[in-house]
Amino acid sequence: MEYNFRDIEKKWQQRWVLQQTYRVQEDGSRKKFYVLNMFPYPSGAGLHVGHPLGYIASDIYARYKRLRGYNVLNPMGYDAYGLPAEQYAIQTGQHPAITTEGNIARYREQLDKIGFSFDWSREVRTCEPGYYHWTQWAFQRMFGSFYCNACQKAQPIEKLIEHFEKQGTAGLDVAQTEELTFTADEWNGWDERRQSEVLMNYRLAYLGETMVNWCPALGTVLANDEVVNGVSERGGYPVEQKRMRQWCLRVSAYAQRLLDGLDTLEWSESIKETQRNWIGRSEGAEIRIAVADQDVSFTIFTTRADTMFGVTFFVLAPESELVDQVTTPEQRAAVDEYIKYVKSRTERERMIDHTVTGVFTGAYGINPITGERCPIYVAEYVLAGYGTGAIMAVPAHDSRDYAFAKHFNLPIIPLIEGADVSEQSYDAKEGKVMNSPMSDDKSVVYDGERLILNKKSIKEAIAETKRFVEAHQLGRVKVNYRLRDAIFSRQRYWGEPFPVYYRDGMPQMIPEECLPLELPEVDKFLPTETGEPPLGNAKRWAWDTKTNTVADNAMIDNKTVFPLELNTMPGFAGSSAYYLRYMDPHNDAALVSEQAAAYWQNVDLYVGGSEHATGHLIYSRFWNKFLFDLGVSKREEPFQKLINQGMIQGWSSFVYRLRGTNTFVSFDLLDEHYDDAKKKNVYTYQGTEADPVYADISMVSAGVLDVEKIRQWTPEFREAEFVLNPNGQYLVSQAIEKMSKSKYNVVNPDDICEKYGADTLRLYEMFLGPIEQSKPWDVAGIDGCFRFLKKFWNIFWSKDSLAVTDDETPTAAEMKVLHKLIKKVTEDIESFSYNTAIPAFMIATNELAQLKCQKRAVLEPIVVLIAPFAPHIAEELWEALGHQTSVCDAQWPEFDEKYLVEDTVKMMVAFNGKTRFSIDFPAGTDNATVEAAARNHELTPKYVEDKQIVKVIIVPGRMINIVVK
RNA sequence: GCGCUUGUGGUGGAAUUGGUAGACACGCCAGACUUAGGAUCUGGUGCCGCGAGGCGUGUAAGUUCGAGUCUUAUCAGGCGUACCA
Repeated sequence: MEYNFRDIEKKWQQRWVLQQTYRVQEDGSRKKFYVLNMFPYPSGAGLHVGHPLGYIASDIYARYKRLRGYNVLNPMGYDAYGLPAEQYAIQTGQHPAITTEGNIARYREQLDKIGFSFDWSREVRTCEPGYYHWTQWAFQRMFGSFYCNACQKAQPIEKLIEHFEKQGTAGLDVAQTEELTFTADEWNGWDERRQSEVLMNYRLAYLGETMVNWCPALGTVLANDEVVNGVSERGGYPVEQKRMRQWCLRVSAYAQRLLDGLDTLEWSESIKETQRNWIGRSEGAEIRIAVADQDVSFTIFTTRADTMFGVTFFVLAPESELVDQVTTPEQRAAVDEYIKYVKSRTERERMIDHTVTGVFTGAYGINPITGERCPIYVAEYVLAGYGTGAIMAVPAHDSRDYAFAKHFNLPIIPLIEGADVSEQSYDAKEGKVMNSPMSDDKSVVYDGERLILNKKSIKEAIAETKRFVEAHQLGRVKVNYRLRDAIFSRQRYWGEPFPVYYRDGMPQMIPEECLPLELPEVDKFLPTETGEPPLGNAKRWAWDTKTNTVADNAMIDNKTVFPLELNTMPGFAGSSAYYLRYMDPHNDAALVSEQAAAYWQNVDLYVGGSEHATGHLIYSRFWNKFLFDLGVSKREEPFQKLINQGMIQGWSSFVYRLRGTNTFVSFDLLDEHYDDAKKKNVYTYQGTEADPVYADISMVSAGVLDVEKIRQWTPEFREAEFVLNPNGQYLVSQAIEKMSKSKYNVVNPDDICEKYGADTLRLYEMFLGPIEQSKPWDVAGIDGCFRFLKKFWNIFWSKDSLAVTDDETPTAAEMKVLHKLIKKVTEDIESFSYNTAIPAFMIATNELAQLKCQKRAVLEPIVVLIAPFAPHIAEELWEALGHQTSVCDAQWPEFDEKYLVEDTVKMMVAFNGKTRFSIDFPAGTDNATVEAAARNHELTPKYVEDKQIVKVIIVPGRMINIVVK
């Protein structure tokens, strides 16, 4: 019988749906295993062959765990809110919900063809009210919480209010935007508005006046991880800094827990390291600096407290409020001009161009250790968002300060013995401190003590300075994190609406029982004429506090009917807790029931791209920790093990058009030279420059363009002239790039399924190489996988009937093939080395074909072994073998060592490490026997007979090394 | 700059605690069959050499009887990050 993959795959895909094969329920009698893929954003381009890579890998593991007796949760859903659908809506007027719906349908159709074991009854979509109900709910709970540093946990805001009522800010140790100080009497005297403003300083979800990444082209703000190289991640538009009132999440409160948690996770070292860098913990000191002749002081942050004696100036960030306060009248004009210049620069310009700029404020700061007056500058190299936005500059030991000092001709005082700072600064944290005066008048005495650092190592000097500073109240030891609070507002339509209305300009939460607050209809998806976000176009977007329902905007009276929030939540909101929702997706009383959460706990295996390292994977860890503090999530960390599948890249093809013409020239006829100015290769043909143009890969085969096909493709090619090479061919140039619709290098999995079947596609994607590695898609090897499946199929059949015999006892050789395979496949699945498991199947199949083995006791377990990889063919064979139930409910075969034991052991004999020949020993021969044989020259060829044997090294089953003199 | 990571045939990639480097697949070569096809099957295929043999895991050194694997230095690529004080 022939391997008819089309019929087989169709049949089983239908049957799985009909019999709900992959539906799972909590089952206390079985151990759970939770496998999760990062859910996709359903884009208009559909799936390409790169998407399923991770899905296949996790599906294999899920199926394997199921065969091992686990109750496996393997859900799938859609991250349905996002910019592309909204951009499309702006262009075409089509509602993003409709676009999204269509894209999801296409994704689903493509996914179904590949034969995944997803439990679709648990599907979630972030854009559905039943889902975002819980996104809104979590936001409200964050609004109603603050972070207690002492107990390292989120607490209800009511506790904080109670604290304020009793003792104001005394004894407070909480996460906060800025450190406020007030008494209980002051608090109790404030009106409700003032109190709620103050509480914003502490809430985990708060309205904050912050510098944001504003992207004018997209008309919205972006989070730090959504800005790449100073331009927006989506679309590549310029981004500028702007001060705006935005919803923020106090992610920074969890910085230490986010850092500590990494140590408990089975993630790749590189992702953990990326997150550690992103969190950016640094221990240092904050030191108060008084401004000379003014009643003002400011605080600087430094990790190099030991360099206090090398301070020659101070620098403030241009955005700092202090600039205005300290600037002297004489310098006012110059400072104002500088601030104006800084504001004119985009984020991108500031990142690329590191030329030294800055201006003197006219003021002087007093170094509390030396008592010296040092000038205070403003410069853009100091960032407002980190530390205190002010630094002490030590040009001798910081390269940025050094460049600044050279430019403005400021003094440079070396502090480390042997450091040469004539050409560049000495930044290393190694060496002994000098230039700290022992007793002269260059240092200030506090309570009879001077700071003395001479001869101390840098490490000791830092510790000593910290002690000194704290003991004499000049500042304090401080841990800083680079991690900033997440900006949570987006000026977009297609996102979760905030369940918030405004009374007297202060936000109020709509009652929890009224959630979800559904996204309103608008007639335009663009911002309003007054510059409000798209929700400003909604006619029915007000909150009636009497009826607790949405009301028409016309009814707003600011007494009982109030305007609702016009911003929506960012993309990461919906994806932050979706793994919890899968546990209990239809619950409308809670995000997840106590019982479901207690059973499923957290994700055991999470598979997705490493590009989410500083976005989703931080946000959802934060979100989960918050829910853990509430008791909703049962684990501190959401994703125990993480596998990052590599990207499958595409081969892009280029044809070359002579500039200003419609003539395309074969690549091999072009002259190539490197253009230093443009930093890339330039191609010319008879002196005319030729520009690369993408050509769809379907028109190219082995580097040769199908000219007739490309003429059919788009109008611009129809009339084009093609200059062919002497062989009459048009050659293209090729490059490996990320697979993308715009690069015309997308390979669609449907085409592969159509030609070879899903099982071949699954096998091939795993065979391509290690999962975590990026690699270009190349169909060249796919025939090998297809041939293998055909051979595998054929060992079960002779002519048109099943040839498997039931009663024959397998031979030792046959059992050996089987158990070798069980061992290899089991180990490889456990270690995610699928690319080496597949060759094991190929070898076993060839061996069985050679042995002409058609015995049930051998073949049946092999069907189970291959089921995770190629489920359709496994089901078909399983049924042919007479089973009524799905192969999914079979048992994973157990490996038994005894079948691998050999009668004889082949050992290599080497002299001085050089291999000479192999020799067979009876199995179980001990080392002493072998050694004795070697010493008696029983296994020694003539040419070493006269030499003295120094040593005999025996590696059982492998090697006898005879060391001779 | 810093952090992480990877270097093995024509190609993708194997190689257990250090123990016959190159499994398996693609490609290529030869052959078989053939209704001449992009089907199927068999054999060969790291490099140099007619051969015996020699050389081979980015480069250089080290440890070892023995190194792709361990140590040190160095070079090259990939990813991340970027004025974080």
